Order: sequence, then structure tokens, then C-alpha cells
Amino acid sequence: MSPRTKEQYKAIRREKEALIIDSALELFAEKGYHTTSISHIAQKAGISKGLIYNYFDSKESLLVRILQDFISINTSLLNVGSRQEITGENMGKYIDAILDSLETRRNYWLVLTRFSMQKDIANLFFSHQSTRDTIAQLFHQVNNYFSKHFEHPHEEMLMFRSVIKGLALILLLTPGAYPPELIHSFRERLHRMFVR
Amino acid sequence: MSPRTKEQYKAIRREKEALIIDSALELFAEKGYHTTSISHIAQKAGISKGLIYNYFDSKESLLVRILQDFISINTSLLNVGSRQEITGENMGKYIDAILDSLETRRNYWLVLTRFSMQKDIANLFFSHQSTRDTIAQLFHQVNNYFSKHFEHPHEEMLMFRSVIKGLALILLLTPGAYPPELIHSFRERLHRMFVR
Amino acid sequence: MSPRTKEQYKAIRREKEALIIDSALELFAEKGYHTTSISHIAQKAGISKGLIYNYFDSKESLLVRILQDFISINTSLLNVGSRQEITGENMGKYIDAILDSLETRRNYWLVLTRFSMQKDIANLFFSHQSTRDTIAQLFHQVNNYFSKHFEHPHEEMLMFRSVIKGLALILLLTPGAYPPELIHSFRERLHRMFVR
Amino acid sequence: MSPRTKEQYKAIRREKEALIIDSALELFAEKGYHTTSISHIAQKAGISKGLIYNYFDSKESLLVRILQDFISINTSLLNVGSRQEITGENMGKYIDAILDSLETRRNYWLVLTRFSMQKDIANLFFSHQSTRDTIAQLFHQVNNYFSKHFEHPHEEMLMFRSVIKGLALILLLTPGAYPPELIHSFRERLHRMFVR
DNA sequence: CATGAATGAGCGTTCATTCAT
DNA sequence: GATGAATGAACGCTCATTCAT
Repeated sequence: MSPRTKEQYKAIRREKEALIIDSALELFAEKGYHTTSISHIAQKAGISKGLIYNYFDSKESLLVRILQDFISINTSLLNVGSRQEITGENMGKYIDAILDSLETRRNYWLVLTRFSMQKDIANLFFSHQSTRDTIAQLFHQVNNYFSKHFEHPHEEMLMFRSVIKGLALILLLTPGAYPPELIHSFRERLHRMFVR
Repeated sequence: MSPRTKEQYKAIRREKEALIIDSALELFAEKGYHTTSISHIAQKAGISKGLIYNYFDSKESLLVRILQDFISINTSLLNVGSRQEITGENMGKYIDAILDSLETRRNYWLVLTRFSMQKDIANLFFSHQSTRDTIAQLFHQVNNYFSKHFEHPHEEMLMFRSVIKGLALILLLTPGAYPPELIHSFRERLHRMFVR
Repeated sequence: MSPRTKEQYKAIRREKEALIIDSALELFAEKGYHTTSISHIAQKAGISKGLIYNYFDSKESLLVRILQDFISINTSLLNVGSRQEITGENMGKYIDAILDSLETRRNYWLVLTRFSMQKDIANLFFSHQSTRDTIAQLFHQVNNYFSKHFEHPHEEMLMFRSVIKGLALILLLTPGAYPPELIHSFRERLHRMFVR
Repeated sequence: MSPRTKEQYKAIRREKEALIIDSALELFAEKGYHTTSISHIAQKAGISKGLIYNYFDSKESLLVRILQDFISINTSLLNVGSRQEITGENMGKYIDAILDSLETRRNYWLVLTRFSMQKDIANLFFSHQSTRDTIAQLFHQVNNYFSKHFEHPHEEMLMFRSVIKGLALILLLTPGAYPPELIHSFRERLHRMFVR
């Protein structure tokens, strides 16, 4: 018989790759990078260990891929062009987007949060210049926003970062601990605090 | 030479144990749990690998011991008698104590923060009934405090927990990123926000 | 289009087989057997990995085939009829043929030389009765040649074998280390030494 | 009980290291580097795989050690000081020493011969400057010797190298194929050819 | 109490080989 | 005839843990 067409092969690859990424993401989120073995990922994906290396060069490159996917999703969270200023409206949307994303992309956030605490992997995260640039720019824009609208901008920005980070941690680590209504009113409070 | 007395033996044991814990804590904080080997700990402590197993059952139990020590220290941070209420003064002290502790016990916090994301390790905290009780009681008392002094107590308590957690994370992971004056004025702001 | 005839199919097979052998030979010679993967051979030949197994049972059998091809070429180097004696002229031609062959069939010699040290592979040469016979006969004829023309035939034959083997090794492993003129005069010296 | 004394530990290490080297040498000589696994070495030595890494950093470093040992043994073969000239007497001893060494250190020679044919491992062999220097110096001295005593020094030196190399190969690969008397008379012939 | 040689299970990774298409 | 996704055994290597001394 004839071999599969190139399109068929591509489709197989696309699906299998997604399957591997999903399995790895879930395990990385649940147990962390070092405690998750390639064996375990393969088992979860229902494939052989060897096949993973048909799709990814190494365990590390699999992680990098997951992180990059997440970054490319998230860079659009703050809907601002490269050199544009952040408006109050954008800030509101940004807050909402983060809170929403914490639910819809829970596993990604778990992985990212975990790794921001691990020096070796954090370095890996910043190994790409583009990633560093994206984050530096975002920081700069947020900085400008607070400088423009608040009396004590540094203090306020630290408050902003702290409360967002802390809330994220709480929501990630104890999901369901707070009722939706509370989350909702908290979100409104954040708007009152930081949207100008 | 006369043989050592039982007390001397005990003293030696206590000191060796402390030495091992210190070495492990420093390495866990610096490089993480998985990237720190028993060999490395022994080297840092200037003893043999085997001796560590004379004091601890396993690498994990060494970690657990470190975390439990820290928890028992921290639960006394808020020095309130069993059924006493938290006063505004106590709350102020609590905030200060936490911020101070983040500096003086940085390594402990680093280890704890990293492992709070690991479900199995997180459960270790609650393995002792007494720890569970202490934490539950603390939670209850803080809850009462906010109920008594704030219009939206749940919202306020979530704000309290978020900002403390987030600030802790920032201070731990990016030490030196914020100047002392800013930290100081931020602390005062926390007092204004949460001390009644 | 009309379906291919049986002859056409055979021709395709023959060409593909030759393509695979050529690719493998080049890689085996360049990087060695163990460091050359089937993947690499397929890539060099511009075909799929699977197709190689349509022509050869295994990587090893591909190697064996290469070696056997070469042996069957080489046993005809000394073109002496079955029971004929080796003449001085033939010996001269033999020496020249070997030296020429080291250049024209360099890759074959490289592979053969490397594997002559591997006992299991070395035995492959002798797996075919006909090969064993040919070699035995050749040995016998050379033996006769030296017995007839030299005072110390065994010593002389060992000298012959040694110098040819050693020169081959040097030329194969350090190509270009000796200028052509030197090689040429060395060849003449070999003639003076061994041609009677 | 008290632990072993440092001397006891050193003795254990020395013996175990020798055991590992012996086992590895034998297998490398018999089957080659790539076809010999750490597992196999451990099995032959009657120890666990892990223990090998208590003594050697890697499989490669084990090989390097073997090669270096051999070099340090052999650099004294040609009994000449750094800048001294090679005398006829020394050349005679050199020839004898090589032929003797081929028997007494057969496995070393097998390993070395094998690896001179394998580019990746040959490079490893020359990775140490001292090794390169030693060999370069030897080559230089032999070169001088032939220039001084022979009419066609390059041709003669190529003859010398070829016959020694070829004889070595023959003796290594087909031990016992030639009777001792023949080897002995061949040795005398080498003396007549190259000792001046 | 103290040592470090020794173990062995498990890791990430490679690659010859198979087989559905 | 031809493809390449998929397998699985084996590799080199690490390291928590054990134990004779």
C-alpha cells in the first residue's frame, strides 16, 4: 500500500505533540519538573518513552516549549502595542485577564509559578532574549502607568504586584477555597484600587 | 580519659543534628531540594554521608524536620493565648514580625515557599495534630479580628493574605530589588490598612 | 502508463541497493560503524529508514554485505588460475594492485581494516566456503612463490605481509603524510625486494 | 566500631581501581570501546555499575586512564633522554622492547591499535598536550637517526614504520600463527636492517 | 559515634527495528 | 516499493541508602 500522505503525517505529528505537551503540562503542574519523569509523561500520554524524543529534543526542551507557548498566549493579555501607553481601561482589562487566565490556564500558571522559584529553571525561562525583552517592556509600561496616575507610584506598584502575585498563589494553591462572589467583589476592589 | 557522660553524648548529638540541619537548610534554600544531594550536605557539614542517616531517616525526613521546626517557630509569631482575641496592637506586631522574619529567616522562607507548591510536602505541615490545631486556631482568630473591625471582612482578609503572600514572594525571590525606604513606607501602609 | 516489467523492477532494486551500500560505505568509512546510525544512512541516501530494511535484514547484514563485496573484488586482484603458479610478473602486479586499490577503494579498506580487529566480524569473511577456499588457495600459492625463490621463505613471507599491512595502515590512517614521489620509490623498492 | 583507617580505605581504593582497569582493558581489547558497556565491565569485575563511577568520572575517562597508563609505561621503551640522540644500540633495544611489549602488554596494544583507527577516540588520545609532545619528540628523534645513518632516510623510515606496524598487527590479531623461532630470526633481521 | 565503599533502582536518552498505511 | 510514527531494550550515569568496619 502507499504510505500516508504528507498531510496525514503532519496531522499525526500535530496531535501527538499536543498530547505530549498536555500530559507533561499536567504533570509538571502537579508534581514539578524534577519529580516528573519522562517515563511518567509517556505513561500518562499512553505512548512509549522513545516517542517523546521523536517530538522533543530533551525533557528540558519540552519544558521550554510549554513555557514559550504560555508566554506567547499571555503577551497579548495586556492589549497594548509595543510603544503605546497603558490606559486605565487597559489596566482594568489586564486585571480581569489575569484573574480569568488563572482559572482557564491553571496548569500553565502552576508551572510558571513553580519555576519562578527555582533558580535553574528560571534561568532557562529567561534564556531567550525575546522573552527578556517582552517582560522588560511590560514592566516599563506598568511603571509608566503608575508614575502618571499615582502620588506614590513605587509604593503603589509594589502594592499592585504584591496583591496580584499573592492572590494568584492563593487561587492556584487552594482552588475553591473562596466563593465566586468573593472573588468577584475582590476583583472590583482591585479595579477601584488600581484603575485610573 | 573518662568516658563521656550521657549528658555529653546528648549535647554532641544535639550539636551534630543542628549542624546537619543548618547545612541542609542553606543548600536547600540556595539550590533547591532536588538539586541538593546528601553528599553535598555531608560535605558542607564536614561529616560523612553515613552519619546523616544516624540522625535522620531519609533526605525527605530531613526536609520535613526543617519545615516543622520553622512552622513551630512561626506559629508563635502571633503570640496570642489560646482563646484570646487579636488586638490591633497584636496585628501590627504580626505584620512586623512576618516582614522581619522574611529577612532573618530568609532561608527557611525560601524552602517553605518552594515546597508550599508541592502537594505531598504541603500535607506534611498538617501531619501533626497540634500543628493543624494551631493553624486552625490562628485562622479563626484572624477571621474574628477582621469580622470585628472591617465592613467586608472576607474581602479584607483575602486582601491581607494576598498582599502579605505576594510581598513575601517578591522580597524572597528578588532581594534588593526594592530600596529599604520603600519597604519601610510599605510596611507603614500595611499598618494603616490592617491595624485597627 | 504501462506497469513496469519485471526487469524494470529488478533494475530499480539493484540501483536502490547500490545507493544504500554506497551511502553506508561512505559513512562507515568516515565515522565508523557504531557511530553511524541507520537514520543517517537513510538521510544520506535520500530515502526512508524503513526502506533500508526492505533491502537488508539488519544494520549488521548491510556491513557484512559491504565487506563481502570487497573481499570478492579483492580475491581477484591476484588473477591467477586455480592451480597456476604465481610468477614474478604476477607478484609485481599484485603489489601494484594493492597499492592502487588503497587509493581507489580507500573507503572499503578503511572499513575492512577497522573490522579486522573485531573477532566476530572477522569471522564473517570466512562464513562462505568459497571465500575460505579462495583465501586458502591464495595463501598456498604465495607460500609456494616464496619457497621457490627465497632462501628463508617463511621469514621473507612474514616480511612481505608485515610491510604491506603496515604500509596500508599508514596510508589509510594518515593520508597525505607522505609525498607521492616517496610512495613511488617505496613501491619500486617493494618490487626489488619481493619480485623474482 | 571504629571506621577503617585511612590506609585501609586507600588500599581498598587502589585494589578496586586496578580491578576495574583490568576488567575494562580486557573487554576493550576483546570487543572494542563502543561494544563494551559499563554494565559488562562491572559484571566482569564482579561489582555494581554504580561503583565504577566511584572511581572514574565516566566511561571515557576510564579509557583515557588506560591509555595514559600505557603511554607512561611505553615512553621509557626508547631509553633516550629528552634531547639525546638515538644510538644504534638504543634502536636495537627499541625494536626488542616493542616486540617484547607486544606479548607482555598484548591487551594494551590491542586497545591502542583499535583506537588509532577510530577518529573519535584517537582525538581523545591526543587531547593531552603532554601526549602530543612525547610522540612528536619520539618521531623527531627517530627521524634524526635515519637521516644520519641511511642513504634514503625517508624511504628507510617508512620501511621501518611499515614493517613494525604490520608485524604488530599480525602478531596481535593472529597470536601463535608464527613459531617463536621464526619471530626470533625475524627480530634479528630487523636488527640487521635498521641498527647502525 | 563515624566512615566511605558499595549497591541498585531509576533517570534521560539513543537507536535498530517494526508495521500500519 | 515506500513512508515515518512508534516501540522497547539497552545505554551511560546519578544518588539516596546500606553496612562492614
